[in-house]
Parts: sequence; structure tokens; C-alpha cells
Amino acid sequence: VKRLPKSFFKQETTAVARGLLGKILVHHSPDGETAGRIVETEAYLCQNDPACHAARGMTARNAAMFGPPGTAYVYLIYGMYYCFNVVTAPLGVGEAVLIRALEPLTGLELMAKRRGTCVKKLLAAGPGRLCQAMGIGPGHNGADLSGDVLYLADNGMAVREDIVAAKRVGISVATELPLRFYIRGNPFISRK
DNA sequence: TGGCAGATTTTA
DNA sequence: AAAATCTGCCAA
Repeated sequence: VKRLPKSFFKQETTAVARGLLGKILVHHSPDGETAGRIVETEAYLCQNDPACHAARGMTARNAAMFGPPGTAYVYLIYGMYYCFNVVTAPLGVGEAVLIRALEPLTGLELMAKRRGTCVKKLLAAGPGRLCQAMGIGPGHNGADLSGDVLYLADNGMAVREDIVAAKRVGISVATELPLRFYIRGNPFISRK
């Protein structure tokens, strides 16, 4: 497995959202290593997308979204859960890809311990769940995703499966945009 | 299986 | 008050 080059994150945001499907997210935490295959993503754009956190300018929370492509944007949602995003657009432009679901690959015992369940389909199917399973939290906000702790990798294989484009989940504005992408039929996506 | 309340921070 | 969520509880 090879680390994704920085150039990968400089593509258009929707292209990154599609391209991340099938890629591997790896975290070397003090507790151990976890990794999963990305099976579901969502794109959040700076133009004509009021659901994007950056749509109304920079705040303390979303500042990382305006960082260079390949940065992590981790935020707290509903006061309880964290969501992990990959920043895509050039420095100063607020766009990102939300990682919504992983197929667990490595460190399943650690994931189960963190999640409090050993049901594989419940370990990382959902943005809050995958952060919990992977041990991703506020300390990763603004992290460089081509570093040594939290990074994206590729096993070199092209994704053979179909990619479905659908409406995004959990938003109440810009609901019609087909900016959610997932691998058709994959059992680890957050919902059908 | 499906709907809903609750947990709790950030923002408007 | 609503939000890029998840869990447990309830009813059928």
C-alpha cells in the first residue's frame, strides 16, 4: 500500500470524493493501528452549496477547511460525535470531502473496544462511528494527511465496483445535489 | 422495522 | 433553535 500523493487532493472536490472510494484510511494511534477501506463519501462545495460549513465564511470551527488540500477537517457534531473530512480546494477556499463509511480492515479488536460492539457492520458505517472506531478526534483537526499518523493509502488496485451518486444525508438545505458517493451494494455504507 | 427523544457544542 | 449523528426505547 502506497501513500496518496499530495496531487491527489488537488483535484476537483467531487473528483476527490469519487476517487477516495476504495482507498485506505490509516491511523497509527498510541493504542494501536487501525485502517479501513473508504466505501462512502460526500462532497461539500464553496459555491451554491449552503449545506457546506464554509458557505458563510470562516469561523473558529471551520478554519481548517480553508487550509491546503490534504488537510484534515474534524468537527464536533450535535455536541457528541466527530466527523472527519479531507480538505480539497486550494488554500483559502473552503471545500472538503466528508468520509461517511469504512469497511474495517485492520485493528478490528481495537475498533470494537472503542465502539463498544463487535458487530463488524456497526464499527464504521457512519461518519460519527468511523471517527470513534479509528480514534479520530479534535486533536486531528488541521493535521496533514500525508504525514505519518493519519494518512490515506492506495493498494494500487482500481475500483472495479460501480459508484453511485445520490443525495447527501442529514442536511436540510441543498438536499437535491447528488454529492454523496458510495460503492454500489457495499454492506458497510451508512444507509441504503 | 420504524419513529422518536435525548445527549450537548457551535453557530446564527 | 437547528445542526454533515447515533443510541436506546417503544410500538406494532
